[in-house]
Amino acid sequence: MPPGSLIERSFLERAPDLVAPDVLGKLLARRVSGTLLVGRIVEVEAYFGQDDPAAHAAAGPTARNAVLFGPAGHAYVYFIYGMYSCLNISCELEGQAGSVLVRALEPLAGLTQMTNARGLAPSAAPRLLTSGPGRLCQAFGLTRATHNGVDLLDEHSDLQLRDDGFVVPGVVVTPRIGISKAAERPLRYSVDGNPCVSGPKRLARPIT
DNA sequence: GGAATGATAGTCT
DNA sequence: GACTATCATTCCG
Repeated sequence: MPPGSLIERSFLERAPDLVAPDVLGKLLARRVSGTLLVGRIVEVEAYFGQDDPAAHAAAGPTARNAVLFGPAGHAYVYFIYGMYSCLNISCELEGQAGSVLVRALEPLAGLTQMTNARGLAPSAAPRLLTSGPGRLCQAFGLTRATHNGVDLLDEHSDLQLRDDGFVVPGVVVTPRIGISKAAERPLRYSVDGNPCVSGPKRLARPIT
């Protein structure tokens, strides 16, 4: 049984820039073959629908981004750069696009399983397991084929968003990472001082 | 320590 | 045919 309780759907039926800071400190939990994987969300980015040229939903609904236009609380998983997957949590009411990209987790349970999934040595530092959107998907075994469209707020889902009452010490807001359009908008939210947040060096990387 | 670069494939124009 | 909401490695200072 995963820790905490499932999050209310109404919590996510809001604008992504309001959901993003509130989802910091919440838990992502996955049951896989008897093993429980749990990580605390420590870094996210908000993406809107229209009016956000950096969002996948900016050009309207397509086969790939359909989940973003669906009801809140579902997983939008997409394949990127030929090697990695990224996980979003859909926000807003059905028909309205919007999501929160989960960029980093603090691993809490199932570290051995995550280490194996990442192909790392047993001695690897825990922060290497889930500090980055591609990394955390690899650690949790998330792919578009297996998890796109999964309801994160269903007790029967194998991937869930939960709340154990933890309150983050502080939130830092910075520009989003890895995008070329609207890169200046401060929509990246992270837990102040958490070592699992992807490093400040990447934040300073020039956008060309 | 920091910056540049290659790997690699799905999706849309 | 171009473009990614990335990561690990390689180079340079």
